[in-house]
Amino acid sequence: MEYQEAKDKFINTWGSLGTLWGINKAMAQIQALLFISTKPLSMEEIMEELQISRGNTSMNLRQLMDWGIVTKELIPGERKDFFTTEKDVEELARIVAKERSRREIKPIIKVLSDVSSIKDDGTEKTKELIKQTKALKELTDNLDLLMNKLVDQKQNWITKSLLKLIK
Amino acid sequence: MEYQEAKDKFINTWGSLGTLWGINKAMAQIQALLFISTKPLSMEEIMEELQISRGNTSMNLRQLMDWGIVTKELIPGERKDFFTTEKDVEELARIVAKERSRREIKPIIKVLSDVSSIKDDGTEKTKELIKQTKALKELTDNLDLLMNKLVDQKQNWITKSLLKLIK
DNA sequence: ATAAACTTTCAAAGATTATTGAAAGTTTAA
DNA sequence: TTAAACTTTCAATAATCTTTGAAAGTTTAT
Repeated sequence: MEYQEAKDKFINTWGSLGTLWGINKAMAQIQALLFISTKPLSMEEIMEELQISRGNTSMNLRQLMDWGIVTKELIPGERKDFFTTEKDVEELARIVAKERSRREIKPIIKVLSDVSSIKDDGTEKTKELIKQTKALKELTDNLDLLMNKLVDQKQNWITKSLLKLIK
Repeated sequence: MEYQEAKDKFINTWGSLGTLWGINKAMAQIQALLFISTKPLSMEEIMEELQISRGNTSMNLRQLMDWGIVTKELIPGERKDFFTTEKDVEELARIVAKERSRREIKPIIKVLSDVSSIKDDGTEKTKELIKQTKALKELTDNLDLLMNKLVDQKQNWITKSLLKLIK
């Protein structure tokens, strides 16, 4: 496999993976492109490489910046904006984990907490709803806590965590 | 909040959560409904409760069964099929984790492995592609391993894992 | 202050994904 | 074997999500 083929395969796979996880294709592909680029890229270059429109590129770069995954780079003497992504995979994983926790997991915990604390009217179905949503709340709470503990170990968090679990 | 409102809120939230994670709404809602039901439900009852068509219900029940989350229950004397979902949240989480690993993570690792092992032609861009995809492969490999180790601890795996990590 | 260079916005169009419903298929009881 | 009860399939339709591109907005150099 040659460079161009490998690059395309990586960008496309990353794009489909994104789709599978509820992240749109263009957004995932832009991130993939920046991730393997040796230098910051301009909007023009991203559009050209991925064959996507200016509007699409602009919107998705904004989203990536909102996630804290992509940053604007100011290049001296250049008029246009240049973009880079976090290059360290562990740091990238940490950002994604923290953001998903904040945006998606926390709100779910809130709903589960509300639903599981309704008044017990003594009927079987109410008891079941309370019991099951309470169990789900506890599971979600603990998984969220676990995930945050994992990524808070900072350097080499994955290796460290694996070692602790093997014992 | 009364029973009906809490139930609807739970089913709807679960549905939107599913959408956000690339799982279709009906599928997530059927699972949610079964999860808080006190008894196995027939297709008729599911259609009625969620206001969805027969075809939709059938297809999504099939998918849930493929995932190993829902099972057919044969009720003596009844002609139709009845359905239940795994009621234990830890077991449910274990099934989901294992299936996602097998269906989604493993194939990604394969692509990353292929892309990262292309011939190094000495150019900077090739070196970067190899370096970054290799790092990503290692991260993904380790996260997958970590996740599998977590869920393989069987009983009370979350609590156990938390304890190990606190030390 | 002007205009060129560049970015953002957003309504319309396009693409993708989910849903319906009726026909075909299957199972069971008699 | 028949037919009623039930489930699955799938082409058509509907709903949703993504992308485009041109106009509006912003920034910077002169």
